[in-house]
Amino acid sequence: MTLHIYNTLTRKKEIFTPINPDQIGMYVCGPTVYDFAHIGNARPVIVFDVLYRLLKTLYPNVTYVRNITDVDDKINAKSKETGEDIRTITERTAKAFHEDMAALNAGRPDIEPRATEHIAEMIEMIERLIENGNAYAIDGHVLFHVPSMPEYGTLSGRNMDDMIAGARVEVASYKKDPADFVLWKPSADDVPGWDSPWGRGRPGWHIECSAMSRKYLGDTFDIHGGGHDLIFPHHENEIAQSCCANNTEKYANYWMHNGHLMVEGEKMSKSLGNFFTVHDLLEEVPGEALRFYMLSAQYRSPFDFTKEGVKEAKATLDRFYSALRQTSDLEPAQVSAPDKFIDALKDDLNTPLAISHLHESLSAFNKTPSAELKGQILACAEILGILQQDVEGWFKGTGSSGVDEAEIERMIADRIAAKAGKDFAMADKIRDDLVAMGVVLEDGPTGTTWKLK
RNA sequence: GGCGCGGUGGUAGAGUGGUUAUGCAGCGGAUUGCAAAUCCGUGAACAGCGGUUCGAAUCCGCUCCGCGCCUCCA
Repeated sequence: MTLHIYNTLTRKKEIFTPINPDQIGMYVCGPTVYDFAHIGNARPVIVFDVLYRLLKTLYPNVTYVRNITDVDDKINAKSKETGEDIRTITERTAKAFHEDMAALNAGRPDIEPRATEHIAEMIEMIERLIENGNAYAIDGHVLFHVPSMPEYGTLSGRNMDDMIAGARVEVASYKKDPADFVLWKPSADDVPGWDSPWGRGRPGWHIECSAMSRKYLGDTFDIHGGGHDLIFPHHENEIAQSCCANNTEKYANYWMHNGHLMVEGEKMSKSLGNFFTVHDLLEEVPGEALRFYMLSAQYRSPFDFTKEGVKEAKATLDRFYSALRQTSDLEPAQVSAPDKFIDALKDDLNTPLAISHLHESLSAFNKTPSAELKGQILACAEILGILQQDVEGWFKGTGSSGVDEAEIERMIADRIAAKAGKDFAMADKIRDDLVAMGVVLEDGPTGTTWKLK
């Protein structure tokens, strides 16, 4: 099976045909660094990390670019609110983002450009848009003139008349057309700004992705990804900017958008108190469980994030780790993932189907362990980015759990002695005491093992 | 108002025009001193109404319900 991708541009699943099979290019919209990443931010990171891993098994070179937006009015607002220096906020937040995503086993992209380091490229692109007659400067602003691009609206499937009819926004007086959007805007003295042909100012929201993707991937590249909410206006405007500035027909060939995330059936929002950051969730549950949970639904579906679901995902991973633990002496064969597992992923990243195949492999492995099967399971797990922890560490915690391992081992030894003496009341009491400490025992043919509940 | 997406068993969640998804939970059994883990067996679904078809949960239409986006941050 060849790789198929659902393309938002055509609203169809299509065969993926690279521009150049020897060099795949992929761009994903990254975080605006003003606060901790929430679980909704984590979904595209995880989804496109799996895509990246899959692409690397199919093609020799894949370049994954994900930006960091470190100039934005949300950041400015945060700085004003806390009094903290902007640079301090963005650096700290970017660092936290990296730590949190690493905990989710999401690798770093090949290139992670920052907006503030590409102002010159943005200005240059804006100048070309003016030259080409697609943009105009007025009152220190530069605006993209939407009617100058007849194809505008292709990605989001809307036409200008419909949008204007339903528009619920006030139109700024300096706009030639209500749909025109900002490429550059003036900065007051108390917000970040850069010198430009139009005075001191800062870039609009969309231009950084156009400028940075061009720099690292070229005028036209293979895949552009991001959250579903970015289709309009962000990605629509990126297309307009890039195609008009570069004089190209196509910007990205395949547009992929992950579905939205709900929390306990409701839209995630701070006012509802159901706003989870990855940082906080990692206090309660391993990042791998969050990752595996997210992959239990196909990436385009809406995802209802629940605490119960997280627990279940953790329990499922326990089952996989348990199988590895019981066969710790068995050296896995160096094999690749089975075709039907890979085929599921090649079908627009059907992770739930792929995981179901993984469950089948696990059942077979539990019945009759073999190096071959173990190797297959680990190969699949590597592509999904799971089962990457040390097995004993997974069950016993990372040392911060506050349990005394030596004490546990001593109690287990006592219980074995009690059992040998047929003192089952004592044996059960010890086991109950351990449960009270959060420790669960498993008596196996080779001895007793323990894990944290 | 415009554009778009979705409604599958107790639950999460795939898929296909006619044949077991899978996981969790449930029930029965094996194993165990009792458990845990594991294994075996098992019930259960395709929002509603029409249409196409030999046959539709799968295609088409309508209805109902839920959700997202609608421009520089509501």
